Amino acid sequence: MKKEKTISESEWVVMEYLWENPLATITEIRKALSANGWSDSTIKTLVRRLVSKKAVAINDEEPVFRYKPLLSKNECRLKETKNFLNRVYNGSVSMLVTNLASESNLNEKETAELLSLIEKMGKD
Amino acid sequence: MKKEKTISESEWVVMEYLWENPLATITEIRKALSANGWSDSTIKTLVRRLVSKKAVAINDEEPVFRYKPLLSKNECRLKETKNFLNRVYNGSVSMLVTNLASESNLNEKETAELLSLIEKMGKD
DNA sequence: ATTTTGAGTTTACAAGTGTAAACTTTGGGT
DNA sequence: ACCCAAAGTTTACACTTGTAAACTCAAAAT
Repeated sequence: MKKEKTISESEWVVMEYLWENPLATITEIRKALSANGWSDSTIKTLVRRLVSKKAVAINDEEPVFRYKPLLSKNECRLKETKNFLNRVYNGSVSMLVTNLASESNLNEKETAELLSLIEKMGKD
Repeated sequence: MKKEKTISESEWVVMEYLWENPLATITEIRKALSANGWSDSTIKTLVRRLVSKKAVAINDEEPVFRYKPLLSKNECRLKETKNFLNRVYNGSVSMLVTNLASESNLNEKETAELLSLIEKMGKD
């Protein structure tokens, strides 16, 4: 029953930046993210919330604070992916991929190959 | 700039039921979903919200109301999938699948095949 | 020294969600 | 004809999210 704080959509954008630039200062974060149309305050709030969610740590080795992700992009992606798969595809990778494939233009043979590979993944 | 109401996680569970049982009555919905530990009221609220989001329609051909999904499972899945892909994988199907593959036990050859297929999907 | 400025903190506020009680109406049972 | 349970409606309330202003300090600029 762990409460597992989740990273919201906007917060995710901040994380993306921090994954690319660990130990960034706020000024840096602000510069980079204000392009998203966010105000100064908004960015500060997002960072603060990430810190309180323990997704980001503060490195206060003077004189400026630097922010560092505590969760790797990969682990976050996997977690999101699992949630998503369970929620939308009943946990079934093959259903997901089938759906993606049908949206594109694979022919039957290719789709079949794809599915057989997916099956090998053993993840359903 | 359409507001595009989204279907929340709990609401999704109701939709799943309605996709399987279109034109269900509330009693039916209640019976089926109370297993999730939801109270009567909760289920009614979820259905009501889905109606106001125009995801579900009411069929009031007496004597009981029947609820019918207005959005297909497939279109909802695709929409969710797109959101998810953009949010977490920058819209890249191949990154998603690579990630899934690395979590399972495909060997290099298989992974390569998988990727070439994914590339053919051109959705990356 | 005095002012400006940016970093960090506190407070705000509406919309959406999870969860549900309370109230109202009405068809079916007795 | 009268009551009850279930359907439908209103109200509630805390938490999260998106978005941001306001306030406090200390450092930098003049």
